[in-house]
Formats: sequence, C-alpha cells, structure tokens
Amino acid sequence: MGELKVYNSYSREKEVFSPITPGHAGMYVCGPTVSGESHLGHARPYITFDVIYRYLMQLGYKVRYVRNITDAGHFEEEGREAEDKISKKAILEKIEPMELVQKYTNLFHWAMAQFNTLPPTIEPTATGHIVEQIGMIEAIIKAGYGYTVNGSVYFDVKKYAASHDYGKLSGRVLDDLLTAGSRGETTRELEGQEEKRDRADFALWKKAAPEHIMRWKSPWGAGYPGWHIECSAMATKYLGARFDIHGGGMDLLFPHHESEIAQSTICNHIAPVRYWIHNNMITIDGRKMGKSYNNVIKLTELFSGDHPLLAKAYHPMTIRFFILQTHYRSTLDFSNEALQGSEKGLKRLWEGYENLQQLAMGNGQWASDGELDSKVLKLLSEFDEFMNDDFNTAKVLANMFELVPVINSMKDKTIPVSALSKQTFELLQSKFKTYLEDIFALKSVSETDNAKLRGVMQLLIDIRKEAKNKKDFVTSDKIRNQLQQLGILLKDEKDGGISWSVE
RNA sequence: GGUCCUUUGGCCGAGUGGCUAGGCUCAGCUCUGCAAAAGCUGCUACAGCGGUUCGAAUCCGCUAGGGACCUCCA
Repeated sequence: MGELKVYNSYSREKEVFSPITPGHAGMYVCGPTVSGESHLGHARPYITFDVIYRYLMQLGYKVRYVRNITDAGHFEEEGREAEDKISKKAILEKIEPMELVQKYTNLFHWAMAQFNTLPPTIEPTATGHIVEQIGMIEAIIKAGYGYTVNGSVYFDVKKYAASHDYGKLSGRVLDDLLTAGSRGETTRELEGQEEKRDRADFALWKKAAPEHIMRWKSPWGAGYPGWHIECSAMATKYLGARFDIHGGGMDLLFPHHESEIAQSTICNHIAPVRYWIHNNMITIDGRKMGKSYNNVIKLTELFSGDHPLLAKAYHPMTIRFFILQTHYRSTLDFSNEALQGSEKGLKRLWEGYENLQQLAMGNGQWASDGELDSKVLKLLSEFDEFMNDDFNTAKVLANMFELVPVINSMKDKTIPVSALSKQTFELLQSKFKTYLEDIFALKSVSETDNAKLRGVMQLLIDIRKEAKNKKDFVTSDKIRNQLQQLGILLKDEKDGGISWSVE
C-alpha cells in the first residue's frame, strides 16, 4: 500500500510516518474552547483530523485520538483585565459556568455529529485535570524553568532557549520576541507583564483576581492554569511523554504549540511530538474567520441559512465535502458560489456512487476493454497514493470524478460492466465504498431512506409509468411537475425505469 | 516594524520542471413524448518583469497585490 508521508510543521518537510509503538498511533488535537458556539472555521480541523484518524485506522493502526475540551477558558490578556472568559460570560447570562460549558459542549458534539465525525477515543476536560497541570508546573519549577511571582508562575523562556530551540516550530527568533514594541503600533501592556522576567515568558499558573469564579487551590494560592499547560498535561497523561501526532489549526503554532513543546520538554526530558500537523484557515473574502474580524458564521447558522452572508442553508455534508475538496494545508475561501458548487458536485458524486453499488456484475465475458480497465485500475490505485502523500483528499476526489462518467455509462449501458475485468469492477466498488463512507465519511444528503416515503414514491412512479405507456402525458407530466414543486425530482432512466431524488 | 506564506481559466480549487487535474458555471451536440439526469465536445489559465534551463505555473531575483502569526483564536 506504500508508505504514508505526512508534512511535519516542525521540520517543514514531508516525512515518512513511522509510529513510536508499532501498530499504534497516538494523536492529540487541540479541541474547542466551549465558551461559545463553534463556527465554520472550527469545522476544518475537526473534519481534517477526523479523516486522518479514519485513514490511520484504515491503514490498520490502533489509534488513540485525544481531543480536549477547554472548559476552564483561556484568560484574556488584553491589557485591560485578565478575566476568565467563561466566568465573565456566565455572570452576564446569569447561569453557572458549568451550565454554560455544558451547553456549548453539547452544541459542539451535536455539530460534530452532523459532520459525521467520529468522537475521539478520549475527550478530556481542562477542569478535570487541574491536579495533573499543577503537578506538571511543580516539576517545571523544580527543574528550574519556572518562577513564582505574586501567586503566579511563569516559564523562563530565555533560560529554556539557552539549551533548546525555542521558536523552531513557529519560525520565530527569540531576540524578536524579547524586544518590546516590535509591532510598530502601540506597545500593549500585557497583563502581568511587569511580573515577568522577560517579555517572551508565558504563564503556567495565574493568580485569580477576586472576581474570578473559576479558581483552584494550588501551592501558589488560588488561581487557574495558564493557557498552554492543559494540553501538555493531558497529552502526557494519555499519550505519554512522546507521542506521534499533534494537530491543530495553524494559528495555534505560536505561542500555544511552541510553549507546549517547551513545557513538556522540560517536564518529561524529551520533545513531546513526533509529527506536528497543522491545518490552514478558512477565509471569508480572503480574511480569516474570527471574532476579531466580525465575519463569523456559526455552524447553526450555516445549517439553517440564517445569516446575512448566506444565500441559503447548507447541509453539513456539503461543508464536509467542501473542506475535503481542498488540501488541508491550503487556505479555503468561503463563498456561496463555491459552496453551491460543492453541493452539486457532491450530489453528482454520490449519485454515481449509488449507481455503482447497484450495478450487477452480469455473467458475460470480462475485460473486453483492456484500455479502459487499466485506466480505471490506475485511477483507483492512485487513491492510496494520494492519501499517502500527506492526505491529499482533493486529488482522490478528482480521480473519483473521473470515474463517475465511467460508472454512469455502465449504468446507462453505454459501456457494459464487463468492459472491466471482474477484479477491477469489484475493486471499483470496494474502493469507492471504503473511501467515501469509511475514510471521507460522506453521507447521502437526501432523505430517501424513509420507508413510507419510498412506498408513496413507488406508487406515483407506477401510475406515471402506466400513464406514459398510454401516452397520457398530461397525467405523467402532472405527477412529475407537482413532485418537482415539492422538491422531488423524477428522472426517466434509459432502461425505462424511473428514479427519484429529494432536492 | 519583524517572521512566514500566498497570487492558477467566469467562480472554487489540484499541481511533480516536459504529459488534459478535478468540481461548479457557460455554450453546443446525443439520448428523450417533453423535461431533468446522464454521456460527448468546447471554453486551455497559471500576477508582472527579468533570469537559470533544451524546456518552468512549477527553480532564482525584483516589482505589485493578498493573507497569517507576532494578542484570545481552528
């Protein structure tokens, strides 16, 4: 099957994937902060890594997929006040922080199910691992890389950088990080900045201001964990000091993942991650989707179409397909036009797939068209090749689309099924199934699986057939036209049959 | 200001130095009672300039545009 190559953000090269424990793969993906609703941007990493997860399993690996829920909330260091996001909003909404966290966690799980993503094997919460985080911070202090100031603990980046390559992952130069005001604009006064020995140092533990609801006792007083420590602590606990894959959005490269490396390395005496995998952003009008840009489309809005930027509602599978049509390391620009293109493309692909599964093998001579047979075989074998080349779902889909006309022609009997060899035909069926259902995890968009509806449709189809046979086109057209108004399309097939689909 | 990335046909997008990516749209044709679907055909691009090369969208340089990160961020 060839070997899997993945692009490692750390080395900036494609590397052969070779797991630490043969037969097993450990993967950690940064999960959502459940202080608000997920938006279209969030769909990308979770769908991307869902496909990676599924593909690793397809390759035979036993995968432990850990994806955290950040329910402690990252404090904001916006110059004004350091505040726990979640507790802040909880006060406004007059509900318990736990209630809020539960609400958005449920909503997140619901959206992920809509996208047909598999749940991770472990989904740890930050609040459930305070003890581990404190333990890790203690180890870092003991090693001499953490220092305490006024009930907060910071990581000594300069000291770490003396013996380690801080900044390698994100392509940063420490001197630049140490220089204040390098941004040209106003120099922000970071919260707790004056406490740090250096500008580049980051918090491991923050003292909680009196108004903070979420707070935990620690050796340094009441407080809450720093932004990066939860991932280090939970990844270490469930995947070990060194594990195979760490994933997340590119925007997490710095400072989040860079700091994770530093913390874990000091604590566990080994660099934590073998392969760093980062997905690129979804943009809207060329701009990253994000709160600060005011261009967020929430997933609930996307599914309902209830947003000024949306021309209509989009099915979760359309989004999934849309995302898989491009390589995960490229930016993906949102537009109604693009999404509607995906919608039609998916429909065509899926109908082709359904046609393929219904094709009977026949019992004539096989492999009557050797040229076609080898072409199909080549396109099919490239599925694995493309996936092994850093998960190039876009190219696999392109090949599938090249095969659709062949499939449809076999269905229309323009090309006999037996043009292919028996093995090729069976491979065609099985590869499509494996890739579309098991790896890409796409599903039918239309609601044709309702038994009662199917019964009613069969009745109407029979009546229409009778009418057509009697050349009673008034009746036959009436049936077709009125169904069309209801959003159900009837199609007269070449073999005299009639098929239907729901728009 | 620093670091990095990017610029592909009407739209979205893949891309290895030499071979048609693919999808959507559009046009024509075939099939069809009509329609839809399907099939076939066409629309042949690589920001600009210069360089390397037998040959570059693909390598190098410059110019211009866009973006990301440097702050919470998928």
